[in-house]
Parts: sequence; structure tokens; C-alpha cells
Amino acid sequence: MDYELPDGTVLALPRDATGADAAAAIGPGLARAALAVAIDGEVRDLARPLPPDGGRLEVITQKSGAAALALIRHDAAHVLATAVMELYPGVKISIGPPIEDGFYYDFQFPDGVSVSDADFERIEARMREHINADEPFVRREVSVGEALERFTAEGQDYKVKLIEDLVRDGDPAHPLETVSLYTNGPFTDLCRGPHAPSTKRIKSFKLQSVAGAYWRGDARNPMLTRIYGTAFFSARDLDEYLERLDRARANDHRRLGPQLGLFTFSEVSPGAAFWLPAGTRVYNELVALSREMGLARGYTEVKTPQLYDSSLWVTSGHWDKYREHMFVTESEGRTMAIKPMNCPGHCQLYSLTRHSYRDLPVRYSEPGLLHRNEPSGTLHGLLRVRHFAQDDAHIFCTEEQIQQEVAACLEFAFSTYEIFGLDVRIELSTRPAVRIGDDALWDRSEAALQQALDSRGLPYELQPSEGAFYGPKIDLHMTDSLGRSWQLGTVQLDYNFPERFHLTFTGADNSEHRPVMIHRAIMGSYERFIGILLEHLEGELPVWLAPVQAIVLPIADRHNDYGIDVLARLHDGGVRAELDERVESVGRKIRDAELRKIPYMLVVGDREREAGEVALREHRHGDSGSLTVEALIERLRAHTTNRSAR
RNA sequence: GCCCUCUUAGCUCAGCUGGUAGAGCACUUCCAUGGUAAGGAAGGGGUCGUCGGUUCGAGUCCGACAGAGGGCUCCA
Repeated sequence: MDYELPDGTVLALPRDATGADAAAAIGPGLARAALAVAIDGEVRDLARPLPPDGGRLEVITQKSGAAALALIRHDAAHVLATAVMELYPGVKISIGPPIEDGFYYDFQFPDGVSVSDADFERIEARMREHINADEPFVRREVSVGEALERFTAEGQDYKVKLIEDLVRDGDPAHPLETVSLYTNGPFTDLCRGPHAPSTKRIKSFKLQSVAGAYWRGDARNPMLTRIYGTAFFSARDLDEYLERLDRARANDHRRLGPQLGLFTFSEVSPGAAFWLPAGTRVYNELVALSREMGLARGYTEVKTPQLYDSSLWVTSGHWDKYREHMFVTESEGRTMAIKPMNCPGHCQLYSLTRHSYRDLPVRYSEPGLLHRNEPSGTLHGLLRVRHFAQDDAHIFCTEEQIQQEVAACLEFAFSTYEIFGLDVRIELSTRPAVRIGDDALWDRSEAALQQALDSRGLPYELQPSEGAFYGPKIDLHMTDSLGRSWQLGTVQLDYNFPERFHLTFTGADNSEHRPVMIHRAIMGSYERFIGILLEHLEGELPVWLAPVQAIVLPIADRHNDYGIDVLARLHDGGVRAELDERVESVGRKIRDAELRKIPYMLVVGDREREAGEVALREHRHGDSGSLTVEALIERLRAHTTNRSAR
């Protein structure tokens, strides 16, 4: 049988040769290093015979990157289960896959038994014994009946359910006859594989956390105990990874926010930030940016009420679908609810006046305060809150205008992200199974979104049937410091609200027509955006956004008067500046300003007073020489006007 | 909402198997008047998240509640 190697040479092997044979045929060093082989990209155990029809063959070693890591992490998950089975008799096992940075295994512990990270040491010790014992992973194919019998006898209900599902979900034309089992030491698991040859290949591992996870990811199912861990080919790689996590934690916005005096939280209002003066300045700058950019793009700002009679929510459909997430109150016998979104208010506003086709598109924007009663367990710093505002807008247009409006939204969005150097991930979500509107309408609207993306040459991930029931959408995502993905922007087509609110415009034919609505946000919520931005910039806000742009640092008390003079001129020049009048050494004042990440530090002493200048020190850059206050203001103004980095 | 964990001074954290609270930073005052990341000294500050229980005695053990953290589900 002939196999093509990555370098293009062809390897001829006898029938029934295994992956290990292939590696050995290439070289003895490779045979020792081999973990698995990939045939046409499919990773297989070394011990398995190669597929008889040949193909591209690649030997997987620890240098193979993600594929190799996934292999030993999967191995580690099995070793974890091995240790847990031994230490906790009666435990039920479910699944244990490798994931992005590690692996997990889900268990159901016997009643009254719980596991916490305090138990990790004991579990890890047992795992280490199995790794040091160099136990081979042995694959065996058994009949479905035998596997069911085995796991039923062992009381492993979840494994039984998994096999039953495999049978049920299989192709009826070719019913599933066998499943594969992997054995390492005393442990045998239902597993598709592949695995490395033996447990010894796991060079370095660590259990990280324990969490609850619903069986099959369904909240109606029992909650299992998930143990997370990670594994690497060397202790050094593991240490590096853990250090990277630590650094990421230092850039967590929940740490940076209070540290930089931007915002803080209090248990008297869970899920709502208290914005300190410095943070409020940042927040207001972002609102100003959105306002300025919207003005240039034909948006008009509106203000709509916070509180609405329940009848409005009945009309919008929120009362049926979203009520438990709304804050509801009573007044004079009427049931009122605080808005969780601006759209119903904007529809109401649109419907209060008549509209001609000549006026479309109408683009209402409003940084309105929203409240959503998010479940307590989902709250997360600024990234998931109950009280927030969005750079929200609703566009009412004709069907013919959809494409151009969506394209304009994307232009708006990417012009915004560019200012911050954010690299967003784009998702296009199409029609869900349960939806309103006929398929021709969906065809057109999905095509409009797709064309808008294509015309800008933007790569996107298709999310089939993930659209809203009222229309398809484009979502724009960013990751936080720990790699978790959060939605910032969104562009959603909506045929539903115009219908429910009986929105109309008078067409050229002098009859009434239904407009289409586009919901769009770019930064998303200002709260979330600031959180993501802080993590992305490691707390170093650009000069135009910095709460304090410059701080004057007099060298000694006798320079305070000159400092006051400089400060006044900076304020006159529109610079957000402070003066450090404390009785401290200049070294100390510099250190404190550096820690506050203030972009410009202005040291003033005898020389500067004499020359009528300031000595400029830039955050992270150090001494930048002296210049006049006017020159400095000019420089700051330039950065602020074009919102450049520094 | 569900699972596990955590909650000690403004912040970061010590406090062994229960005997009655401690450090660094910050803050206040005083001295030093300093040239690019911490000058020195003294001092103030905590009903140990809340409520209840066990105990002669609870920051320390148990329970409930609240908030936070990591996940899961959810995010129309």
C-alpha cells in the first residue's frame, strides 16, 4: 500500500501495516517520538492497521502542535477518570474530551459526596501513579450488545445512554454494530479515540477547577461535576501557560477598573456598576464618539421613556417571551415595566407621526438606560450586567434600502473598531426552524446581509438557524483577557416589530406600506465595551480617552505656583489635567502617575519655570524632553481630534 | 437559575488542630524641599459579609441568606 508523506515522498508498506510500522519505516527516532498518525487528516492510534486504500500520511509527534496536545489531553482525561474511579467508588462517568486549553471529565458522584479543589492533590497523586506506570491505551472493538451489557453491569448509566444514542442517531441503512473501548490500566472507557500509545506520554498536567455542568448541556438534566485540567509535553510549557493565565488575570477589567478608579461594584445593586468620576469621563467620551460618528451618518438622536405600561410590552411580544427578565412595578393599579431594550419605544415613537417614503430611512439612536433582570449566576463584571446603556439605533427603511443600510452599518462598525484597534469575529446567523415571514423574504434578507459582508471582503462564520425568529443577523464578537467570547455589535433585520406596531409609510403610489426595521449596535453596551477595551489595552487608554490626560508634577513645594499656572493653561486648552501638589518626592509622584497609567507627566522645576516650559515624560516611554505648554496643548489636541493612539 | 469555591482594615492578603485580630500599601500628622517608578518617623482605622446554631468560649465548627469567583444553562 502506498502512502504519501508530507515531503512528497511515497512510502510503500505491506498490507495490515500499522501506524507504528509506518513511523518505524521512516526512521527509528520518529518511531520513538510517534504519538499517532494522521491519514488524510484523520488522527488514528499507532497500533491500528492503516486504511488499505492509502492516502496522505503524517506521523503525529509532540511537535505537531494542537493535534498532539489534544491527544495527550484526551489521554489525561482518561487518567483523571481512572483516578477518580479508584478514589470514589460508585462514581458514574459520562464524557471527557480535550478542549481548547486542556480537558475535562464529567462525573456524577454518589449522594453526599462532593469534590472540591482541595481534593486535587490526592487525585493528581493517583493520576501520576498511572502515568509513571506507563500503562498502554489498548483499543478494542466490541459489539453494541457486549458494550451495553458491560456498562449496564457496571452501573454506568451515562455510558449506556451514550451507546443507545449512538445507535439511535446512526444511519438506519447501516445500523451501528460495534463501538470502540479503550483500556488503560484498570480503566476501560467507551471512546472513539484516538489515544497516544501509553499514559507516559503525558509529561506534565494539572487539575484546575471543578464546576457544575448539566448532563448533555440541558438544564432539565441532572447536574454533573466537571473537573477541568490541562496537560503539556513539558513542565516548562505548563508553567508558561499558567504564567500567561496570571498575566491575563492582571488585565481583568474587574481588577483594572477599581485599580484605576474607573468603576466599582456594591452588593446593594448586583449587576450594576458605580461609575467613579474618572470612569464617567471615559464613558462620556465613548458616548460622544458614537454621537459624533452617528451625526455624520444621518442618525438622529431621540429620548424615549424608561417605564411603560404593560400594554406596550404585550404589543412588542416581550410580555410573553421576556417577562421574567424585566423589572416590573405597579403604579395606581397599572402594571408598568422598565425597558430592557429601546426598540419598542422607538417603534412607538415612529408610529406617533406620519412618514413619507421620501423621509426614509429614519435612523433613531439613543444611548438609553436599560435594565434586564439577568439570572444572578450569569452576571460577570461589566461584561454581563443588569443595568447598562447601548450605542443603540433603529433604522426604519424600505426593503430596497436594506442592502445599503446594512452596508452602512458595517462601515460604521468597522470605522469604530479601527479607532481602538479591535479585531472582531463576525458571525452571520440565518433562519431558525421556528420563524415568521415567508421563505422568499428570508432569501432576500439573508442575501442582503451576506452581500453587505462580501462587498467589504469580510470573512465570517455562518451560524445556520441561529437567527432571531424575526430575521437574520450579523453579530460582531470580541474575546476577553481569558479568551471568552462576547458579543459587541449586532445588525439585525426585523420584519416582526413593524408588523406588531402597525408601522407604515406612505409610498410614491400614495398607499401605505410596511417599513423594515434594522436593530443595530456597534460597541454594544458601553459597559461591556469598556470592559473589553480595558482588557484589550491592558488598562492603557489612549490620550483622547484617558480620564486624566496629563498630570503636572512640581519638583518641590516652591514650584507649586508655577504648576498651578501650567494647570490653568492646560484647562483653558481643553486638556483633562491634574496637579500633584502632595508633599512627596518627584520620584514618588512619577511612580504614582505611572501606576495610574496617565499618558503625559509634566515635570516642572527651576529650569522649566525659567524657560516657561514643561519637561514631558510619556507613560511607558520615559523622558521626552521639554516643550512649551502651548506646544503640548497643540500636540494633545491633534491626538484628541483624530483619536490617534498617543 | 443550577454545581463547586470564596467573603478578615479603603486595597492586597496572614491568622496552625476553636481561647478573644495582624502585615504591606493607602490615609492623617510631623520632619526632610526632593530632577524622572516608593525619603524618614509617628498615628488613626476592623461588632472578621449578614442572621441563627453548637460550645464555658467561634474569625476559626454547623446551617440559612446575601454578594463575589470559576463553570453549566440562558442571553428573546
